[in-house]
Amino acid sequence: MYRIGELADLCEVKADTLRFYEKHGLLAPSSRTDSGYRVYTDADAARLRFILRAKAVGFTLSEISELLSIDLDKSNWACADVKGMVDLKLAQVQAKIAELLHFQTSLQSLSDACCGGPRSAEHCSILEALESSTERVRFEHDHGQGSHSEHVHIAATADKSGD
Amino acid sequence: MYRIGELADLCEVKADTLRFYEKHGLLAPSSRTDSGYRVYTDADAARLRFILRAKAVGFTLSEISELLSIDLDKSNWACADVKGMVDLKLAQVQAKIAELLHFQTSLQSLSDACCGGPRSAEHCSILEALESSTERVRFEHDHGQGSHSEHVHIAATADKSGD
DNA sequence: CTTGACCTTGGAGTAGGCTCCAAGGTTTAT
DNA sequence: ATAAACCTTGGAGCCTACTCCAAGGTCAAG
Repeated sequence: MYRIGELADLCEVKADTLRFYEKHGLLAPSSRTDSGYRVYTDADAARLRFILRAKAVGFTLSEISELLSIDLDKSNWACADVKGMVDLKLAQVQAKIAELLHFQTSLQSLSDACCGGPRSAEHCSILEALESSTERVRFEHDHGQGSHSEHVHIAATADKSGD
Repeated sequence: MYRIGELADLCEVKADTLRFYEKHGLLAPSSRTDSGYRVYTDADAARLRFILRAKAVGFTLSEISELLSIDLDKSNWACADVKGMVDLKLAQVQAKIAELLHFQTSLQSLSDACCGGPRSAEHCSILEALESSTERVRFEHDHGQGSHSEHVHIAATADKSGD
């Protein structure tokens, strides 16, 4: 039996977070003391750990809600249902990774194209690229032999494929 | 000269978005008609494109705000400043990618461990992993070689370093 | 002169996940 | 007995980037 602060410490979350989870139907204490203090059991603690593990693999709280209710009613669900949720989340995560890799590539190009020196940014190739990515990036400090085609292209397409 | 809807169409955003940018100091129309309609010039359109390109590499609107003010006052900034912003963003993006790769790995393990069949989820290895993949998973990264097929470890990275 | 497409404003709502606050009640240690 | 440390509640605030709404004004075509 734990009071809210004890369970919070145990699982390294804040008491506020447990109240928040309760408000959102994820985790309610099994009982209360006469004075109204929340009392959590080991089963409650196990449920909290379920929540935290699901968070640790990327599920949102509402998805975790769903997982919890499946978990409490396993016999009415198939493995396929559960795996479906995991695979869907996996696809979402991969889509997000792809987007960020795109960012990474563009940012790396910008960074590489910039001298990074202490001189005025008046000819900064990063700013020039942002001003008009189709325009050539000029290098005032260009000593580059064979430094060909220093264009930084920014794929400026807001490609928000369906959510 | 464009009215708000024209500029919006031109740049594939919504008129609401342009009003939102205005409210937040990113892009104001150069003038208004007598009746109060916003009138955007080509320079305004260029500024909008700057914003969209910066968004396309992952900058937030407040960072874009900063970039825009640097862009208008280039001589008082150094390349190093601009590059610093890019490199910081790059680091943030990479940190996020790392987190998502963790998610991906865990989700893939979960998915692989599950039969995905139509039978009851009563022995679903995904649910079992979430219920108790851990009496020892806490903040432990996957440095094992023993990737046994039946036990799925969830690397619980509550690893919110440096925000 | 009416219709319809466009524009104006302020403000509310969405998602996601907390985090903090005030004003008070309870428990525990000294 | 009293102070410290805990607990209660409801509700506000934060962050990001929009998105939508209502009630009304403007403009071009027929």
